[in-house]
Amino acid sequence: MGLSSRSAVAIHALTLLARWGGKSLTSAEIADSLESNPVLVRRILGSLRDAGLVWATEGRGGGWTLAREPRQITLHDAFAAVEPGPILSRHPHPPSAECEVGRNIQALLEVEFQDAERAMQERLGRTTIADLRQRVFDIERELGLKR
Amino acid sequence: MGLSSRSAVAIHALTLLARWGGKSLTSAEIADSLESNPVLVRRILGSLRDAGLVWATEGRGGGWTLAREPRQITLHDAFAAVEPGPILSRHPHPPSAECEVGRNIQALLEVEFQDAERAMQERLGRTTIADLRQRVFDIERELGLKR
DNA sequence: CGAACTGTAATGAGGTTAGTTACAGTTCGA
DNA sequence: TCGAACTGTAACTAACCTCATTACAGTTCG
Repeated sequence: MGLSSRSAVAIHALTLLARWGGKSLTSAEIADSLESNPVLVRRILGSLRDAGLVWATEGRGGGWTLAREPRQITLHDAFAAVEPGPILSRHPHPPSAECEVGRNIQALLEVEFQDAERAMQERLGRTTIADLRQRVFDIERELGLKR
Repeated sequence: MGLSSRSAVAIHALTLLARWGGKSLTSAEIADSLESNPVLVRRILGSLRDAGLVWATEGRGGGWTLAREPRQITLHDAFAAVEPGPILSRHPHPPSAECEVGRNIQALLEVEFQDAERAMQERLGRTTIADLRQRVFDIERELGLKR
């Protein structure tokens, strides 16, 4: 089935915050764009806050803002903040040490899986929130011209 | 938490089959190496059979053998056979079309996520079952010399 | 004080995973 | 031709995760 959709939600929220510049948005406003729930948003944005990607201010008039420039936040930053642990699962329990393959395969697979995960993360690290914001701008501008 | 451990099990089983050359192994023998259950093995090897990676022969004396040369089977082949669907989950439901970001983010993310998944799959495609078998041989030989 | 926020616990429905039991179907050898 | 040794599957379980929701305590500001 794959991983959770938290990365998609996180990237969406970060792009939304970037879209509105320094303006702070409430979890309810972000939830509106996601057609989701403010509590869900606060949980995911909470992870982003713990990772140093956003700020939250409490109380009346509070909300969320980016803690860094959009071009200093990559998709991998968002991914790593909300998706803990490895992507590819290892053996559910250690294989048999009696078997030539069993006693060696875990260490060999670990290297392969880490390399594969790293390749994905590197690719995610090449796109920034500023890139996504720019593309949203471009698409919207083009639509505006056609109208 | 990540994906299922089926890829690890599948790669383990394929390496085991490669280790024993053309000899056919029963699901019980493979399960012994995995310290797991024959039914689980048959389910996962069944996917590998559907993907054309292994053969199964039924009845007494039956079992499993590789359907291709070990160097013609990559870790990605095993992965793709047992792990259906995308790795990175998309939005749980479509975002708001009222929002500039909401109505564009899905298409933008789709490209990024597909690229990222492809990067991982490409890396998995660079290692073959023959590579793993060779490394098992090498490790075992080195241990043998030290003794 | 009270409205408008964040932070977080608790809960529930639905789905997936890993594992198991059970059993039907197939093959081969004695 | 019977029975042992296999594969192929269905059905079931406990544990866990995800997404969503309700509820409420804490914070801030007018």
